[in-house]
Amino acid sequence: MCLAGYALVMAARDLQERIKRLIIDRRLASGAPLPTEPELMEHLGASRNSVREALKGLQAMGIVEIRHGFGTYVGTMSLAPMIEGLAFRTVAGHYRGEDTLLQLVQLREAVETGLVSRLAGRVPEGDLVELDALVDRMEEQAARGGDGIADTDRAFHATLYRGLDNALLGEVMEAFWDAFHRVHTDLGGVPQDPLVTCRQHREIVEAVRSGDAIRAEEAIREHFGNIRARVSTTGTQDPHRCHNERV
Amino acid sequence: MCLAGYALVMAARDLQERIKRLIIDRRLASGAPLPTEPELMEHLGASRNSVREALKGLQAMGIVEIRHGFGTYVGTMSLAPMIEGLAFRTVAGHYRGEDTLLQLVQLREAVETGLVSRLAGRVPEGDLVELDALVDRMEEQAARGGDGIADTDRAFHATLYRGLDNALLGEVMEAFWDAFHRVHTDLGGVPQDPLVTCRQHREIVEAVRSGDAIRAEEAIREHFGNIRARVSTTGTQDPHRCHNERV
DNA sequence: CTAGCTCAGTTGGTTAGAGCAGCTGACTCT
DNA sequence: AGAGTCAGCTGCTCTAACCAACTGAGCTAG
Repeated sequence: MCLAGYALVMAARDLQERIKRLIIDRRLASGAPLPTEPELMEHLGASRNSVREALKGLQAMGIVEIRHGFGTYVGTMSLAPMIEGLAFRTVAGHYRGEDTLLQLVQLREAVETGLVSRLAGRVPEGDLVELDALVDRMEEQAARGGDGIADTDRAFHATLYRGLDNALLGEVMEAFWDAFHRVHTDLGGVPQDPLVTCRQHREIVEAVRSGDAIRAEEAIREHFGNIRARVSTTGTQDPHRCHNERV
Repeated sequence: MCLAGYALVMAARDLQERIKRLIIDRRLASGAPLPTEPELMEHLGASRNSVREALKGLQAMGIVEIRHGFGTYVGTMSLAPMIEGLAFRTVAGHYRGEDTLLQLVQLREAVETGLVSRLAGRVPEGDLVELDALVDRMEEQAARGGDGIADTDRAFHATLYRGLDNALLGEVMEAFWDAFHRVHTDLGGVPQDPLVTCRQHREIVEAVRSGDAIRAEEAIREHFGNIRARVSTTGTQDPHRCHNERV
């Protein structure tokens, strides 16, 4: 076996590349089925094992999606793997005494302040209404017991940047939010006061609605100042306390 | 085998998590050696094959680094995998007729304009001198034949944002640059006029040096306007032309 | 004595074949 | 006609063997 003529040496590293090329060349869109493992074995001239290892790598990058007993498909290519990597990197660094969580917040702050100033006065009315509704909902959730606050928070930031009409940008924003949220909860961080968050979200909406770029930027900055303060009070805790879910 | 007591069912998905936890719990820093494959087999109660597939996934996320005949080590956790994923996603989308490359440029533009305004007047003199030198070097390279221009360009953007003293932020900036550059060259994009780039880089340095945030933002925007124009003229070419390197 | 080589032992890379597990669809029995 | 069953895909896991890259101890030649 493995007599593909030119690939007698080196295999795994290139297998991934060849599978990627296969996707490109065949113009396969997300969700399209990939050849089965036996087919890939023959097509690539490699053993089952090598093919599977290559697929595992591609799966980790979100390029491929594997469903047991069903088949292998072109992945959604979402930024989920990036979130995973970013979150792990942050957690690992945190336990080694680095201020990685703060850096992550600063990253979000830098990007969002940069975007919101361009957004001021250019958010469609529909989105503004939706943002209002999201703040309302968070106030309700705060009054009840706090369930679902995180989702509402996430939705707020996602909706805010929808007007940029750049899918990639929106996804990157969401990815950063997800990474931060996962790390913050895994590390048992101090939850924020929902009412403060609501007030700051409200101010962001008003600032954007008014079209005042400076005010909008200031609103975002204050919001993140609040988040930053919480992060700074998060001490290094014992890693075994973070067993709530994954790393 | 596989009689770890509780893990008779389900294996692979958790193997990665367990290896990650091992890194966290042992406070392993980048470059620290991981247990060898046989050791991991015993520790995790899984076969060599499963262990290797898990490691392949972690390697794809940059969490682990595997060196043939040497050992397995904690990875640098750089954003290289993100670049990989982003680049592939952009290329794949491009060939399916989507404007993914333009989106990528817009992403860079949005982030950099947001950052540069905060940077104005706060870049250390040493960095400014270095930036001047980088523009000088690019002018030389342009006069000679163009070799190494891309590296100088990359170094310019990297140096510019070094003053933010946030390693993560710098890496994200570089990652976006890398992804764009790889896609642009793979797609056989129109190379920019180096002299225009030099002039625009010069203007960015001067704007930042003067401390004028508005001017700095304008300079960045003009620079990216130039890049955007080039990208828009990049037609969809045949995928077989992009064999210069990887996908 | 040192420079260089060789060789055994380590580590990861690859292959092979067998059996397990999840899903689908057609076939059969009621 | 409907529900259960079974054969057939699919990917998942294990075992066992051998290949390839690297290290370091020991030997040999200069």
